[in-house]
Amino acid sequence: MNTETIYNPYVSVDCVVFGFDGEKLKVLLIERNIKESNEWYNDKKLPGSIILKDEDLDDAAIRILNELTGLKNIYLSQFHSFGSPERTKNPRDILWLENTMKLKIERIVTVGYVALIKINRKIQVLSDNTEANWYDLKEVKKMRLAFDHEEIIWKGLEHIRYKLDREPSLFFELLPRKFTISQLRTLHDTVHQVRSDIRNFQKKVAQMPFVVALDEVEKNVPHRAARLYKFDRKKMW
Amino acid sequence: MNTETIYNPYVSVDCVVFGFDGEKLKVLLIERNIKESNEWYNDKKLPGSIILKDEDLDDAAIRILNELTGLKNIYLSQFHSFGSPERTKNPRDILWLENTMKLKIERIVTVGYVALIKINRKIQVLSDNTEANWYDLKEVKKMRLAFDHEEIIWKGLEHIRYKLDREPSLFFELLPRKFTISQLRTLHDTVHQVRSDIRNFQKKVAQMPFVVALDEVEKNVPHRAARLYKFDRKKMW
DNA sequence: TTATTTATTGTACATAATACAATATCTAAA
DNA sequence: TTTAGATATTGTATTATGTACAATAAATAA
Repeated sequence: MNTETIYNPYVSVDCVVFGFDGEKLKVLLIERNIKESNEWYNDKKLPGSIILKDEDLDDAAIRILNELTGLKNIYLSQFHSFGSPERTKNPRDILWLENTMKLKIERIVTVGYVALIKINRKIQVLSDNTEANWYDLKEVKKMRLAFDHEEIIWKGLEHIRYKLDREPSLFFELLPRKFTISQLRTLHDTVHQVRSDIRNFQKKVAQMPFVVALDEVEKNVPHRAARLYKFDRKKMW
Repeated sequence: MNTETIYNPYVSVDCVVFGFDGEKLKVLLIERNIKESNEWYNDKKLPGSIILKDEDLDDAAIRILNELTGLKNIYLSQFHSFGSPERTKNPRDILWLENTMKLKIERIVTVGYVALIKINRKIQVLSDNTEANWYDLKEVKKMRLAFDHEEIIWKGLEHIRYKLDREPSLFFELLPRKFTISQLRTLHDTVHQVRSDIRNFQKKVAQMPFVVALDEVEKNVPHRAARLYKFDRKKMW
């Protein structure tokens, strides 16, 4: 089947996948290799691609993220669309698109999605021979990403700040299954760009019935071990 | 110039324009007349259209809203994109699109925008011989709108609730230039679906330096006239 | 044994949110 | 002119929430 008959090359989705390594927020980027006048050039891009001719946006985001990372069953939500006529005008990006898609490309409007996942989830490329890696948001600032993907990341970050503000239970998507209150606090403070008071934070957590203490503590720490907690969705407000 | 060379028929914008009549929130809809097997059929749609080949999304929303309503300089913000393959499959909608646009139409992904305006602003159609009118949100529930425009309206409503929650100064986009505290309270209560206490509400407003009392009261009311206020953007927090 | 590191916990104070009703001012009708 | 009806205007007491602040406990490493 010809690619032109199944793809809609005017619309794409891009997924901003956030993870938390215990200290910082990270974003999942796909390595991109381009041969430019006989030199190999490496840069990074968001997991994303053009949609199929008869595919809903949400479905496309789920499918494409799965194809590029192997990830399944994750919290994905649309946050903004990007359609600047300039966004698909960089010659390097056009070259890469036409080589990869085997399609003539004009301006592409892309729909941005965010995902929050546990950073230790296994990432495996399925449909492509590319590679995905986690990058600090600080590193991202210094990179030159494909298309307008840097802008998309900042807008996605703004969106998860809003979502995590309204639905604090989403924090647990980013934490390991068993976590300490310190980890939760570091994550909270990172996301909201504050330095909260330890005692007041503990007090607040104590009021959340869905954060339940386990009969277990951290291991292999060179100091007093902290108690571990889990998130119990059934005890949500 | 052929329409195919200037339009991008795969992407559109739709504007959900809200107004407040003193009692209820209203939405601005365009009258649509379709001739179907020799019978004229009338229904309503959102102000919106396909974008130009080389036009940014925000620019398209501003241009199209202006063309269809004459409105200029209004607060417009993107809230969600809609791309269900079913959304452009109703034969009546396809007929109308192809007659209006003189283009073959496949699935269109539309980007939703919201606007908040003073309901007494003059609406005048520029590029088209259609008509725009205000409708109660309750009426909308009973109508059969074009495409998925009803879904877009509800999602837009959800979005302005969020925006008005975070940026209360946006309330003044919906109120007349001179307003009473009662009007502000009715609007607030309508948007947030609550019944606030009059005294506590007055107290809150009194703490807002940008709501300034005028030396003037309502006229032609069959009871004690309320003081008028204005919004002073320079005194914003 | 001591130094070091992080965990854990409570109280006092300030601020914000809420509950609640009597009086004032205007119009319209008697 | 009086009265009824309608909406406007205003304050206080109580409760809930947020904030500031430091001493002790438990573990490891030297």
